[in-house]
Amino acid sequence: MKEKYPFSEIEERWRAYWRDNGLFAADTSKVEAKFYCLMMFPYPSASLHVGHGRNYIIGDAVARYKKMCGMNVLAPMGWDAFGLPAENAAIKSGIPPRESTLSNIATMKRQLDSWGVCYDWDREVSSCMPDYYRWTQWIFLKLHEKGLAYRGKAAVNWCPSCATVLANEQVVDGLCERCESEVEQKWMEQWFFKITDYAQRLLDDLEKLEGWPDRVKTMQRNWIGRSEGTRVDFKLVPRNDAMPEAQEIISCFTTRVDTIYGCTYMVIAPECPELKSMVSGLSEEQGVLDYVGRASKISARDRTADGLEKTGVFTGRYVENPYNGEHVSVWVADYVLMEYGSGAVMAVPAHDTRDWAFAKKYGLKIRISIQNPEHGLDLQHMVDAYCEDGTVVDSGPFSGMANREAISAMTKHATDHGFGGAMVHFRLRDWLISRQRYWGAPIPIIYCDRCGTVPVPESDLPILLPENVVFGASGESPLAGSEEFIRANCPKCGGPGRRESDTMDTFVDSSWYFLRYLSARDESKAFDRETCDNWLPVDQYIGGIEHAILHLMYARFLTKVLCDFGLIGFDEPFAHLFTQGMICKRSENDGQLYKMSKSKGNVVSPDSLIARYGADTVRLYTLFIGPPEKDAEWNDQGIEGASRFLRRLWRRVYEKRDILRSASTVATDSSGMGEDERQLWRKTHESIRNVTRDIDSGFHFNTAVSEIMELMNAIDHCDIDESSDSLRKNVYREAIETVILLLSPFSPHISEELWEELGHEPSVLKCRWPAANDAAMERQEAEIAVQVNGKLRGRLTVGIDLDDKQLESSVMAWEGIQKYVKGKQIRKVIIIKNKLVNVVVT
RNA sequence: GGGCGAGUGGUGAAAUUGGCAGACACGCAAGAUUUAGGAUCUUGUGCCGCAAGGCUUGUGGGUUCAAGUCCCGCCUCGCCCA
Repeated sequence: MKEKYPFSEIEERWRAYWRDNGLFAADTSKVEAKFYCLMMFPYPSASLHVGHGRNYIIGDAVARYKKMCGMNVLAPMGWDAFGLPAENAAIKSGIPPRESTLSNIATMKRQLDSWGVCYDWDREVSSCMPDYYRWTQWIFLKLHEKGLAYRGKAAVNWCPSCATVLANEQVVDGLCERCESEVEQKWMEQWFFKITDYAQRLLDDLEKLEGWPDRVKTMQRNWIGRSEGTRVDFKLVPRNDAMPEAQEIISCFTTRVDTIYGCTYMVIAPECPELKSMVSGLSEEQGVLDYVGRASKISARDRTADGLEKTGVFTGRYVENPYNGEHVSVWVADYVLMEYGSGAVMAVPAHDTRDWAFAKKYGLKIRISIQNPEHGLDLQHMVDAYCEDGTVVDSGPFSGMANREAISAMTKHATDHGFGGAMVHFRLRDWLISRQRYWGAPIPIIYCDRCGTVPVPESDLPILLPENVVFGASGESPLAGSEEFIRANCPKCGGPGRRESDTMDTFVDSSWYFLRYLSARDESKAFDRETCDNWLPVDQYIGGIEHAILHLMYARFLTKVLCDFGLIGFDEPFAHLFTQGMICKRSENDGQLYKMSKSKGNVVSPDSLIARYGADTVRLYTLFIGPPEKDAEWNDQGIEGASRFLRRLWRRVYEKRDILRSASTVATDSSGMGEDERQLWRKTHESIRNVTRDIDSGFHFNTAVSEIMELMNAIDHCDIDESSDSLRKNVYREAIETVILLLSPFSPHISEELWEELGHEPSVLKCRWPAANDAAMERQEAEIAVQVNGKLRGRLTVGIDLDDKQLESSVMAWEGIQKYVKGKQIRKVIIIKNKLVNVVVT
């Protein structure tokens, strides 16, 4: 054994040992005590930083802990390997995405290995490999077959810089999630998955997910955005020129139908497809078209921003309010978005803030239809819309009702008269999966002039990405420009056809990878139903909070779809979810705290830290840095503490190796122990209890690590040498071994090494997680806090479990309290057994 | 604007959920040892005060024998939704 902690030597050795002995190979044919421990698979960007590491280190600690608890653990890893950055790099540098991706994967795999993070690599999957995306395409075909994949025209988010369409989820504050360019609105034909069919179930089943953080469930609930309201059909008043037209009705969704008698105009979104025909030939036509052109250039963010002044123009058309027969003007305005509802809203300026602002600006009529029951509203004195509850007024037969009652009465009225009715509206839109990009799974569709849109037969999968393509800066997808790829025969008629050149959103790839791990090498099917049914849902899913909505909702959706198809027997993929916080670091430039990212230039690479301190130290510090669900600030100095701790542990074992080896392991009872030994023995078992509780009750690794440090401090307070009696040596040895075992999920290499040094067979992974001994934790005494009027006035050591009377008399007899109670009247004595006595005096 | 979460020493943070605030670390200071220290060990370290003592969990109220923890108001930050 070396005197100085030779971390790089031992770390290499134990990594080889785990690999060679297949300690992380899972046997999925056995179901008993199964534990599927899944970490979100990463996008293979150039290299990992310590922020990424947190995810894998937490997952690895969980996997190792569960193994020691006797579970049959499956911990696989793979690569979310399709995506824009690789393609952007290809445009810049000419390196094909496949090449750069594979080389990045090799780098990251080496980094994971150097962290000592272990996976069952025989199950590795890469979403960019044909043996994987073949099945992504197969899943597309399944959805297509059942009508859940469809092609439709839609106002879409277009990122001019990425030259592609984005899903709503990829637009953050009106900016492209990836490149932060302003997103424009465009009208295009795209492929969609019909996730809206599952909106209600995605919402309802959140209830089932007891192992998920409430925060994430709330976010999903908001995103799905269910609201109950009323559909009202407004008849379009026929135009004066009596031109025939297709459009006769404009439907609105409203949650406040009770205000409809206050409706003084209607607003439709600039993207509304019927708008053009509605205004054609009218004197207002040019003005409307000009306005639409201008509005489309304003980003969605600005259009919905609170501060920005709303604009709009009159269309020249009117609709009839079916409740009172009134004709109100139709406006087109930018504050209504096509994506929300039907793209048309009834405007009630008196009772809606945005309508109020718009009506004030354009001098439109405002009419009160809900009265504030406390102090009457009148238009002269109103400074803003009144959005609260109240009494319905000036509303025909509904006048006088409480507005909440009026909602149901008025909705019933619409149903009875056939111009609307109760309606549930979801904010969630269908999932736009088309990407005009090369580096993704090609959508397996062929367009034939004769047969139309024809799915590629399953037997023709995979549709391979061509390798000899040109990556230009033009923005056009290399696939669209590849004759070799585009040209295809129609699978139905054999005639000439064109392949779909769009690829799928990478969120499709990541929506089912957890199924593939169970049979990663199976060439005959996407996944094996029986194994999946046995092993899923995932027992513990670990990943970043940034995926709270997108990835997790898509994966839930696809799981439900596959379940409905009868392909799997469960409809939620992840039983327990843990979302760890991000690692941040202060920027050198402005001193602000940012999430670690290359673009902010504040990344810390694990490589140099591991070279300098060893992986065990980096792991220990990463876990110690703070509560894992919270964001944490990386501090290069902080790692010293972890480093010192491991060196100290090493040194203790080194110094005492001969004594330790000759000691026997377990102390069984406290008879014959001196005070020092008794305390260390107790601390040993309290540490076992506390560390176990910390891990089980929500992965509190930070406090688990500090508990182990406390145990180490206690060990140093009960030092031994050759002359110590054997009981003391035994207690000491048990304490040291406990440190090693408790530490092993966190800092596994040093634990393995020291465990072996103490004469045990490797590996610690095969040891049972230690159990706390109640006898060791028994106490004979309790230290009581003594308070007078709630102020701490001293501490008193008394026998354990004294009853209230005994405790009170011990405290009152204690001289330390005399000066506070002398001459005062004792009103009350509060006694908390074994903890505290509070004497209340006046 | 609405919803959720957070705010504790110079720093990262603990606090068995109403019962001794600041565990465990970092940093700093003094000392020991060393040719040397980015090694190791010891001691100290919330603030004010020479001291006795007093004060202290963003802020102001409240409930309670007792509040970081519960209730009400305000300020700041983060996330989600408008």
